[in-house]
Amino acid sequence: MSDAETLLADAPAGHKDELRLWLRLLTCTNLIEAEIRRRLRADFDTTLPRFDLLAQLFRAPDGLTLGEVSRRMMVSNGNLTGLSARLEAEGLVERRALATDRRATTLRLTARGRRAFSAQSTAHEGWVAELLGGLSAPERATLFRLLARTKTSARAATEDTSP
Amino acid sequence: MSDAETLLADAPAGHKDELRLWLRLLTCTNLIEAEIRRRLRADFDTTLPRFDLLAQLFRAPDGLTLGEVSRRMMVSNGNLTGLSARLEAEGLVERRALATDRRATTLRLTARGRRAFSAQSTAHEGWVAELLGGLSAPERATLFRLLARTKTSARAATEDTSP
DNA sequence: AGATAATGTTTTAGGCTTCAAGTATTCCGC
DNA sequence: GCGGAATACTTGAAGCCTAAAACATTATCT
Repeated sequence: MSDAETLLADAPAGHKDELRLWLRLLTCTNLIEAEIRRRLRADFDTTLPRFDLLAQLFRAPDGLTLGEVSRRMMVSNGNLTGLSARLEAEGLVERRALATDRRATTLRLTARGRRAFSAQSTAHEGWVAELLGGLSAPERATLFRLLARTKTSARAATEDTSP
Repeated sequence: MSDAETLLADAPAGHKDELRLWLRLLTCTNLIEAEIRRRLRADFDTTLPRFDLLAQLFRAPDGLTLGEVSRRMMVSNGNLTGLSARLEAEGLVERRALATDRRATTLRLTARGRRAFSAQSTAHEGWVAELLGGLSAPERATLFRLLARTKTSARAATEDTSP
């Protein structure tokens, strides 16, 4: 969340180019994400993690186990324990023991949870369209493609040692 | 930090394009940021917020007030109270009362803080170059330019009501 | 000078996040 | 079917983060 360009003056070797690109990528994402968080709080009194969890469950009418959600959201198990407990307390999510495996718990949206997410999701999509509205369709297409290349590059560098 | 593509199936209206772009932007950034956090912890036993604060102070030999750092890092005041306290406890940062304004505190790197940041900064720059190494120089240039457009677009949508 | 406003920081309450350790249950090899 | 390994989740400690209230100091207005 740091201000971009800050590290540039200190860059020692010859990779300023990549550093500048990374800082701008970070700035863009943080800018948009902060605004989305702000609006989620202002308009729906909720948070991005809550919204993300509802999104996962919305697509799984039969529910998901905590572990499954944890993998899909790429967050730790312990994190989901608290998050789902809060959402259950708010009446948006229901926890039920899994009959076939008594270790596991399934999470499922309540009717109220479905209604809440539908409203939030519609607004969210509009916000994103608004925030990216300054780009033309061709610009968006090029950016999308280059980000795919970026993703591939980062994954390759990340999984170098662990296939 | 949620898995991308998840929200797409639920997208109600006609802005799937922008949503897809946003989710990919988010995925890319999170992927790279997570790897940087992982390496900061593994190689230097530190965190990104600590690193960011050191970076700010490295460029300001005369020190900065908490408020100044807070603005540059785009982070709340209260946050910096704790962060700077931890770094002071580790001996990397020094707090000193400001003579001309007894409300304010200036933060400054210690010699040890400067050494620590230098090492971290060099490594950090290498990591970023490695993670973005899959892109050619022209690709990086185009991406950089499109992200500038994205930043402008997002800022325009953010500051609509508050000039 | 005295009241009031503005500024700089800390505190408080709460949420998000991870890692590591602990508990419960299931699976697997024998 | 029994014992050990693997799996699913929870708990606990610690850090990061915010918003709002409290506190201290400085600036301003009259």
